Amino acid sequence: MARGKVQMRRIENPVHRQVTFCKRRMGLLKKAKELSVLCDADIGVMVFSPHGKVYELATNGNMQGLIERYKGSNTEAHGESSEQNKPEVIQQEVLLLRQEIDLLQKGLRYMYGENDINHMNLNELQALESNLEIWVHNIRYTKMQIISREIEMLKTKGRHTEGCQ
Amino acid sequence: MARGKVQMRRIENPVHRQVTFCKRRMGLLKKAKELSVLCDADIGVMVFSPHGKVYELATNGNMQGLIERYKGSNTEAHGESSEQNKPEVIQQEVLLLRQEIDLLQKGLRYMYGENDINHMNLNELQALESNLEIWVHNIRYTKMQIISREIEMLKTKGRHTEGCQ
DNA sequence: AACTATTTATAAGA
DNA sequence: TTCTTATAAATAGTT
Repeated sequence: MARGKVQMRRIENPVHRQVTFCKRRMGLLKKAKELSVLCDADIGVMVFSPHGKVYELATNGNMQGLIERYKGSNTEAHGESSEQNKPEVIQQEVLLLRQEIDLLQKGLRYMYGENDINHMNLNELQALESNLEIWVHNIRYTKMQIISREIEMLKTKGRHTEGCQ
Repeated sequence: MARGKVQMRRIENPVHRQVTFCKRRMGLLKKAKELSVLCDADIGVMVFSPHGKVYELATNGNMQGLIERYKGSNTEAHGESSEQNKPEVIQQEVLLLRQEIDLLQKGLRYMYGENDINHMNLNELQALESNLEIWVHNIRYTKMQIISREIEMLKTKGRHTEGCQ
C-alpha cells in the first residue's frame, strides 16, 4: 500500500511474502482490537499460516467461548424442538446467560470509564487497582459486620433457648 | 483516523458507534481477505455485535473447518464433548451462571450507589469479593506485562531483537 | 450514502 | 531483521 500499489494475489517471493504476512497480521489483529473497543463488539480472529502455525485473537480473552457463541448463533436460525430439557436447549440457555454475564461485566467496567485494561497505561491501571482495593476492603468490612451481628444474635438467643443456627 | 484522531475507547454516541461499527467491520474483513490472498493463509473472523448479530469471514469458505483446525492446534483445551454435555452437568452450570448474574447485578447497583453492599448476604459478598480479586489479579498481570515489555525494550536497545515469526 | 481532510498502514529501500 | 519514508488505504466528521 505504499511505495507502489500491490496486486491482490499471492506474493511469489517467499521472503516478501513472509515479511508481508508478519506486518499485515499485526495490522489485522490491531484493527480487530480497535473495532472491539470502539464499538463494544466481541471479535475472534484465527490466522493459519501456510505452514500450519496459528495466530489468534479473542477480544474477550476466550476463543472457546466465541466459538460456542458462533455455533449457537448458527443453530438458532433452524429453530430447535420443543423439549425443554434437551441438551441443545439448555446449552442455548447457558450461552445466553454467558452473554448476559459478559454484558454485566462490561457494565461494571464502564463505571470506571474504561472498558479494556489492555488499553490502559500504568498510571491508569494503578488507579483502577486502588479503586478496586477500596471496594474489596469495604466488602470485607461489611462481611465482618455481618458476622459480628450474627454472633451477637446467637449469644442473645442462647440465653433463652439453644438456637440451632 | 481522519478529520481528527479518535480515542481508543467505546464510542458513547450510539449513532456514531453504529456507523463506525459498520465501516470498520467492512475494513477488517477486507484486510483479512487481503492477508489471506497475499500470504496464502487461511483466516477466520467472527464479529459479534453488542446486540448479538454475527458477522463472519472464513477465507476458505468453511468456518466450521477452521474451528476444527483451531481446536486441533490447541492441544491444551481438549476432550470435552461426551462428558460435558450431560443435562445434569449443564443444568448445574446454568444454576451457577444465574448466581453469578445476580451477583453482578448487585455489584452494579452498588456501583451506582442506589443499593449498597449492606443488602447483600455473606455468600454474595464472598462471591463478589472473589470476582473483584480476579479483576485485580488481571490488572496486576497486565501491569507486569507492561513493565516487562519496557524492561525488555531497554535491554535490547542497540542490540539485535527477535523478529515476528 | 457520498465526500474529503487526515490519520494509519505498509511496500520498498537502507 | 529493524528503521525509515513515500505512498496507498482507511476512516472521522461532514454534507
